[in-house]
Amino acid sequence: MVARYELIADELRDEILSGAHPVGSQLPSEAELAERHGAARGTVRQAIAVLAAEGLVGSRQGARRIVLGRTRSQSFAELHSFAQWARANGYRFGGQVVAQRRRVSRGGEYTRLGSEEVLEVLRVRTLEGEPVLLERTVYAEWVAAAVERLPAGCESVTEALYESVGLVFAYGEHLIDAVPAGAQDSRLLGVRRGSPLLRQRRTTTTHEGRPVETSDDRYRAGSVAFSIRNSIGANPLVRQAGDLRFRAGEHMFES
Amino acid sequence: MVARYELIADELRDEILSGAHPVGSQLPSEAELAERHGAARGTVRQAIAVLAAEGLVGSRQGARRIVLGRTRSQSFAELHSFAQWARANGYRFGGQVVAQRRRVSRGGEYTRLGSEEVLEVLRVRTLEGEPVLLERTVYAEWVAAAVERLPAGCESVTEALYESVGLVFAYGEHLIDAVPAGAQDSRLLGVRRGSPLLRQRRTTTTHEGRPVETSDDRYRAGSVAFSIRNSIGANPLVRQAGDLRFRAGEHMFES
DNA sequence: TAAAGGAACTTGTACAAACAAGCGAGCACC
DNA sequence: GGTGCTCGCTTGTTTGTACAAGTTCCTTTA
Repeated sequence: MVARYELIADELRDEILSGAHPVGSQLPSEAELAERHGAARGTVRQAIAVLAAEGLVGSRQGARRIVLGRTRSQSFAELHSFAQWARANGYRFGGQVVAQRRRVSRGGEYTRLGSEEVLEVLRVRTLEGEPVLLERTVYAEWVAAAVERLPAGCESVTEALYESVGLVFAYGEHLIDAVPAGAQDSRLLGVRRGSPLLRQRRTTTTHEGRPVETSDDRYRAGSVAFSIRNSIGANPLVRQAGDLRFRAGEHMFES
Repeated sequence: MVARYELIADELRDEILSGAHPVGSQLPSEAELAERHGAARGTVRQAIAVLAAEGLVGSRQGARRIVLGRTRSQSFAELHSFAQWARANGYRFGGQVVAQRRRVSRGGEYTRLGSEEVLEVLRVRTLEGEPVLLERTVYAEWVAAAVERLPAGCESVTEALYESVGLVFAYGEHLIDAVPAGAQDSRLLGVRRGSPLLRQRRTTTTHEGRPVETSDDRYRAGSVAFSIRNSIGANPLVRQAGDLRFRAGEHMFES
């Protein structure tokens, strides 16, 4: 059963994306939309809230809503899953586990994951045949067994874990910065030592807030960029000073 | 006049941040909160929606809401304004215009800003006395005059433009990646050539969708990181391949 | 003992109504 | 001509009600 406001949101989004409501133009008023769809004003407002969260429309009290753009920002699933993102954009991609071992948690891992024993996995991801991403992931003990059962060349860890144990990654926290490539980075990604890498450190939890994994992902410069669309009122982004949360130079596999 | 749901949201947020509702614990039900605050359930739902957008709480239909975290993601204003972010976090900061000139727009600038003539400004921002950020900003013609009137050492451009011409930066689009420092970058930021910089390219518009500026900001590695919190359903982030929108190597002031 | 069923609770969706607050255009006045 | 004002429109906030859908836990049943 799809909610009514979602249907209305879909229809409005299509109209915007198709150009029926050009960028900069005014959207019909809530009352007009409500009448057209035979719905209450509150329902229409809910539909429009969806589009506003996507950054498609903006509004000010008293004035008609305005179309802001036609490029829709995508879902959290795509942010989290390299495979889903690559597939959605039609890229050839792959992945390979380079190293995998269990060990006791150290540093801030116990605080973040809540388990004494953890599973650490080192994966290289390729895009169009080129290695572009190095993932250093640490899994909490309760998912370790499921991760170990995955094949080394598993394309999408996110999807595989959903299918095998019904695990859904629901919430995430991300820190994005730039770092010079270390010895292992340069070897596995095929770049010079010290060349720039885009680093994304994340901690993911389930719906219930149960920590699943914490990861240090490094992208080759130029291969990918993070894109953010936001507006006043709907904005999950903040700049943070230096390394408040992760210790500088704390590498997971170096030793 | 502050809306009621905002007051309730503030109170709930305080309770979470103060530890009255620890991470992982259940929030009171909507009905309970409604009764406690003497408000309708819909109003309480609005308040909770604010916290959900901030990533503080998560919810599933049928089950009680759960506290996900205690670090609140900040406002868009802070993402946009270096000064506001630095001040809110108690850092000493400064800024200095290095170069400023009018020229005709080139490359994708005309498409993004919609004006033939533009004003380009090169600013260095310091944090705790150290240069950490190099801003290469291009303003649309209609704000150029107001920007030129600002003092060279203006601390907060965002605030100054609001006070002088009532300009409010409302919406933004951001691309974040890593690049090696060029000759000018290394000279002004005091780093070695080729060392990693965190680059944020953005285009900002007003409420009405009118483009104000497009900018290429480069942060010294280790000085700042971007932090993102998100949950399924409320997520403005997407990965993008290479340089789909901005041409690689298109520097504004090199020459 | 384990599975099935159901009842109470909780969140999600939808509708209707009313007032507040801000915007924009047209009008009257100076 | 331009200034200020009013009026209608539009979005923002709040309340109340009703039902749908999912969760949790206890009870019943095989």
